Amino acid sequence: MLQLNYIRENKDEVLKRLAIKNFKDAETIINKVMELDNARRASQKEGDAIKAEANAIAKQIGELMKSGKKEEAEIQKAKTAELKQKEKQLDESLKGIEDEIHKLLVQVPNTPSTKVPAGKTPEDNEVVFEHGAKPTLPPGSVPHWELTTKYNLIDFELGVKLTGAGFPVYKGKGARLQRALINYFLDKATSAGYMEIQPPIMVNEDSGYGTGQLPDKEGQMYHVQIDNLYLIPTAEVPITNIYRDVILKESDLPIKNCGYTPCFRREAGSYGKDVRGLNRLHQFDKVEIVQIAHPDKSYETLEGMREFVAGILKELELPFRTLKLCGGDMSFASALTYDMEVWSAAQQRWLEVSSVSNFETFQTNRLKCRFKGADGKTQLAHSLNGSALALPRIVASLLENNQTPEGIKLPKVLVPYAGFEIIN
RNA sequence: GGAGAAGUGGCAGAGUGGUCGAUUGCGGCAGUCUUGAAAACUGUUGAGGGUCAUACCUCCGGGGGUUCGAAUCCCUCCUUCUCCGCCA
Repeated sequence: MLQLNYIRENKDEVLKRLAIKNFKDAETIINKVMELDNARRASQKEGDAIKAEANAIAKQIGELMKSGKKEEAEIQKAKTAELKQKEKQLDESLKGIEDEIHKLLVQVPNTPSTKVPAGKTPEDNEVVFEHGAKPTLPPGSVPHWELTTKYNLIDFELGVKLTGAGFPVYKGKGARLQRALINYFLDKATSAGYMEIQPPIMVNEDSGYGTGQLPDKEGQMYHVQIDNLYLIPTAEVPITNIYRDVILKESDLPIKNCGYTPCFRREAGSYGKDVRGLNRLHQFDKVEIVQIAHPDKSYETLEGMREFVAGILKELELPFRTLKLCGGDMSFASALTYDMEVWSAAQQRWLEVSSVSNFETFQTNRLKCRFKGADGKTQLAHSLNGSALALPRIVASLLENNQTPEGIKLPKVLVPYAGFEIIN
């Protein structure tokens, strides 16, 4: 959520930036917000004045009662009836205005950073880095959903029986590979200074709200209605919410956390080849990295996170590229996002395996995650996160890219974790 | 799940209807002293709104109510603790 004061003071700049995100109703909404904000402040002033008067009278009554002047106290009491009524009215109208502002404000996406390229569709994303050669597969090579069956690694049909589509069952070396990847990713992150967190995988409404899944994206999460809890779509939600309503010390920054969790996504409305095999699932595993950074350092931090993820992909010997997302393809909350895509050799397409973003103060404003600076003032910190990494598409490309007539060869770095070199 | 008790500032802990945004201690910060540190002493130290700046307003687990006035009384929800039950 954008900061009201920031919008008020930088309205033109905000509108200009929102245009890069192709946010259509920006001007209408922002103007309305500013109008309401003026009303809010006027209403607040008026209400405060009445409350001040009522407080003063109450104080007088107290003094009169103490000195035994009951009759005078009664006279004063009579005066408060009208004030009380007005006070109630103004409180209600103020609350109404604030709710309305809030309702509008949550519809406004984050302003993109100045580094974000203009553009509307994924084709307008900027390739900033590319690494590794696309392998030429031996004849007879097949996509991962055939390999998983051939080597009995993942049973999609069994998942349907147990739960439904998009809930695969990993078996044997397939299961072991999951465990290997999770441990490998966590080891990489912890040795890069991220503290490992094992959070709950269900969160309450406040947390869903804090990271922006609620109120608008409610339908994308599984909701346990009897207890009003949500299954997390990513570890970002519980981990970032650790810092909700927290005032940090400047010396605490940057905070670096990582965590492995299963992730649950309803993904209503997707179809076709995009969802085949491991390409898109309702439940999948992911290691997430989260940082809370000083506003002056957050873009440095973002680059560091991008490098970190790239380092993992290099070790996994997967061809990948890094995209800087254009305004139109960025997520609602992000100020700058890099997507990392690995080459899926059998599908002949790029698969997104990581998304690394700086949210600046967009999340922390909602979260009220602040720090006390050297000047003693509290200000909002910046929040960032990235996948490091999501497993399914990594598995898909590992299987596809490394298939040989003898079997699927694991990259060296995974062998100690998996306990085997080849799947055959 | 049943019965009881409790939730106050970073922490501990007073406050049970009036000038309390809150005594005090610890911690933090600044200063004095010291070559430096520690100790001791002095001062300072919650958040949000509002204002050019003051003033002023709101917040004592969340929400609602009673009252001229609520940290204090009532209702409700949440959380924690104790006992019982169940249990990986």
